[in-house]
Amino acid sequence: MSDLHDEDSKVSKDRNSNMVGGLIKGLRVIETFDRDHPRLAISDVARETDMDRATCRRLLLTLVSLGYAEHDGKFFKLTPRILRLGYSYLHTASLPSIVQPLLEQMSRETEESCSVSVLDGQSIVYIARASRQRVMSINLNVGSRLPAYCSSMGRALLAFMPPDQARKLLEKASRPALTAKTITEILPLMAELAKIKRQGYAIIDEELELGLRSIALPLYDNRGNVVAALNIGAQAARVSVKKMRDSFLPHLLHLQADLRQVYAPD
Amino acid sequence: MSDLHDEDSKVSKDRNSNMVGGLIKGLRVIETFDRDHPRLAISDVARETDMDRATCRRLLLTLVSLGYAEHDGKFFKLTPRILRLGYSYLHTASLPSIVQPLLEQMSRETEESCSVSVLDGQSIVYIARASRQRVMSINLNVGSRLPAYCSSMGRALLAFMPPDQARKLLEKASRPALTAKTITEILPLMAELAKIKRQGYAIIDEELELGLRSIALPLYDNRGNVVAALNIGAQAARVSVKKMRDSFLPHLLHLQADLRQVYAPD
DNA sequence: GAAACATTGTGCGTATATCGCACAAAATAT
DNA sequence: ATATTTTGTGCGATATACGCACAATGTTTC
Repeated sequence: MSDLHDEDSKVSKDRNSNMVGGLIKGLRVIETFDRDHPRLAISDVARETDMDRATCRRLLLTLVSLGYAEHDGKFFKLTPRILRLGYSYLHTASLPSIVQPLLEQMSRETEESCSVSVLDGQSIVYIARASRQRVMSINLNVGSRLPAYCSSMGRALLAFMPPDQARKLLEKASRPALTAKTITEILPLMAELAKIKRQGYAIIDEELELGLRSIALPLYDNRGNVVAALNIGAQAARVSVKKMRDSFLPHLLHLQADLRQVYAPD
Repeated sequence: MSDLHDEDSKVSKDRNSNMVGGLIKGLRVIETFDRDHPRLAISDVARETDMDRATCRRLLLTLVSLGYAEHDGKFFKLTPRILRLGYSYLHTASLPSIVQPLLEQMSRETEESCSVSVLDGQSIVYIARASRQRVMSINLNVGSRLPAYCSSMGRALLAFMPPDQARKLLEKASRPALTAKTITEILPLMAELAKIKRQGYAIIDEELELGLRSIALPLYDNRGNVVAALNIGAQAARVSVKKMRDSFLPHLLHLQADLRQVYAPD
């Protein structure tokens, strides 16, 4: 049930012989572990990945031997060491460590949760976050993913890319109506993106989850490229759309301007 | 310069033929990217990993083809998609999502940064964190690592395992004196662990970084196993050791007791 | 408790995919 | 312009990963 909105998973294509099959399969095994499958037996993995049991066994034993997984005789589960892999990205990307403290400051000032995310396929991925209290049913954190088409940061990122490219991404994604307010059709979405680009920010009003509003805008590097999105989320009962615009938007704009000066990727 | 304190990296051992070499090498390539090496050319990777250039090239191209890395013709860098790998752990482990909101509440009450971590080798790994403002020179976040021997959570975790096991870990780790106060010798460390076990909590007073104090204790599941450590960190100038004991410890004990009731792993 | 079923560990022959060298081409440095 | 490093690629040899099949163990069902 992981709505990750994958792109075309061309796995056995690209037979340029420049692919290492063992790595492809191993990574697939790692991703087989998710919230709904925390502990997996060999045959579970074989079923999920559609690979031979012997192959899966070898891959799993390899992970165990390297310390990325553990095995209690029956089930396999990942160990915290696997965080090294994901965290290599956060360490190599300079943006997360630059924005994290700024995010925490903004979160203190506004008393709401603030986040930064980037696009990966049709999903946004949180790369920094300063949270106040849970306003959503799910618990968001660095590494969490949300669909781009109905999240404020996703909208902001889509709005500031070439429209045909955004349209392609939207068309590829499955776009369930998560609430009654969710915009799901391509044309209204494209119109909304145009509006966002015009006004410079995106507001999501209970489209992602009932009771949740958020406002987002793009972040630029010092060369003018959009590199991420920044947002503030709050409970709809407590914060009106007007307040988001009047009170939160200035904070966002301020941080946006600050970052534009200092951030030079790579 | 990544002080990760690895254990014996038996890579080419375990020739039980139940290992998949391609996966081993691929993961090694991923971990080659770190803060000091955000962008790597093929021959850089070959040099770092001590593998053939052709092999590294195949592995890197595999990662690119799967979307985990990108290539600008010269350099390779990881993409946010790689976060999927690491964060599969956070999603599969139930503890992080349970403690995160509790942590944020405790952080609001104490107005200090609160964290939960687990042991991985001779390092602790942050699996949940609610931060207030930067008190340390480095920016800590979920996935960050610190040496166990001189961090409060590391001490707490070591203290509540069998002493000979803790001793082995300590002996294996390199234990630089990060400040003048750092305890580095085995015997004093073991004595400190015994004291921590007796009193139920660990206090680190500027052993990890000048100006930083922290207090930690172990977290149990409902079967009585130590599953993680919980801490509060603060600036030494602002918070005395006495205040940590008198004012912070009750909060920690309270959360420890709460969690003991509810947490049943797997 | 026995029988039916599912899962695991392992051995093995085969085919293929991975390896690492070596050479040519390109890029970078001197 | 020359020297040096880096990259792309072909290729042949080897070993490696594969997937079947069988035995052993574990789990459900009646």
